[in-house]
Amino acid sequence: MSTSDRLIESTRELLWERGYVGTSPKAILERAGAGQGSMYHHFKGKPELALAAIRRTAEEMRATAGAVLDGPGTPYERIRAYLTREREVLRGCPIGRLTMDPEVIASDELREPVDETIDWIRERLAHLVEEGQEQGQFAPGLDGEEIAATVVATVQGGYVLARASGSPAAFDAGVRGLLALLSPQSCSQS
Amino acid sequence: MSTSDRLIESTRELLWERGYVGTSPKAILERAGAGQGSMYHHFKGKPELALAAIRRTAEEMRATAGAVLDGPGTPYERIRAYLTREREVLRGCPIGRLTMDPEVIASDELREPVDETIDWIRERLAHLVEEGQEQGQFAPGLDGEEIAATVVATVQGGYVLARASGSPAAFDAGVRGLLALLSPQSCSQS
DNA sequence: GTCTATATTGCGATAGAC
DNA sequence: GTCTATCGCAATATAGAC
Repeated sequence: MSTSDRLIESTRELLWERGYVGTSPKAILERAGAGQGSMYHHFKGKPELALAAIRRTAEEMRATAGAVLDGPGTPYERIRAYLTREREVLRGCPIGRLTMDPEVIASDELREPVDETIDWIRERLAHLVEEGQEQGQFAPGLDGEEIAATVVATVQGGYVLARASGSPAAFDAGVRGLLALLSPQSCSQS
Repeated sequence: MSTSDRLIESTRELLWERGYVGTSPKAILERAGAGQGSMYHHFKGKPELALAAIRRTAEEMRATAGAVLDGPGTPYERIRAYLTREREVLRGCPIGRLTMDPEVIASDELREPVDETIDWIRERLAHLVEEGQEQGQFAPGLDGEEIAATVVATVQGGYVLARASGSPAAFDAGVRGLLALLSPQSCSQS
């Protein structure tokens, strides 16, 4: 792995653990085993390095989520697969947590990959809900975009509950509650 | 307002805007219009001041949420009132955002009021769901604790969606989706 | 109680040697 | 390309005058 790659990987880890304001160049360099000069040779500074790191994480997340959303099964099953896929719940969402960072939100450039990723997943889910409606799996009165927002929000909020309580249990409870509400068996189809 | 109060209020604002790692004593002092000496006279340091600020915010949030949850209406209406109460969505949740702060999560003392507050609201909601079930308003197969976790998670995640997109619309969409799924009219009661 | 002065450490970046 | 040295400034805290 090149020095540039090691810098990006270290930054990704630290952004996940500590966010943008909580991550210092020094910490990045120590973790990457590089000196100051390396970093400022490859990147103009902390914002540019963070942007590269965020973009890579966003790409990876799209691939991970996409694999489940495009996987086998009915629309409901694929939404369930998205909700229940393995996660390191107590570490939080490496993309979603960035929305709580004031400097990420203040920078359109840093916020963009975050927004794009979440929006991309939401659109996929909305499409799945509409597909499910065509198959009579979900109530026809539901709004696909709204249900998709609910699904993504439950995941993102699940991280909050889990980290508040120090246990992944609350995340799982929220997901089970949502799946119960979404369950094709629970509603009369008209 | 006393100097000590002004320090706490300034800290509350900054914790909301920037989180714990993003908030410096200097910024607090400037906002409070006080000098270093004042702060270190009233508090041992940043952690103790932050604890006082978080506790006050937690108390306020319990009062705000409690007023809606104990308000008038059926269980469904009160849950809807909680979900749709006025919020400064783009500012995020002053309590929930602290769960993304590494130093808050690392400190049991700082995390405690956060955990307590979220848990308190969740318990209230769970109770409301069970009440609604007794009245035949919600399907009897649902788990009150799980639905309550879903409700709180949707709110917390709604903030994430809104801040990612830079607009409160996504928060509202997620809430509307959840309300549609919860709606007594949408499900057959057995 | 509140102030200013000061100390120490780390942040974020630049310079220039190798 | 990578290193160390250095810079100017902010973070967090202490000391001691008033």
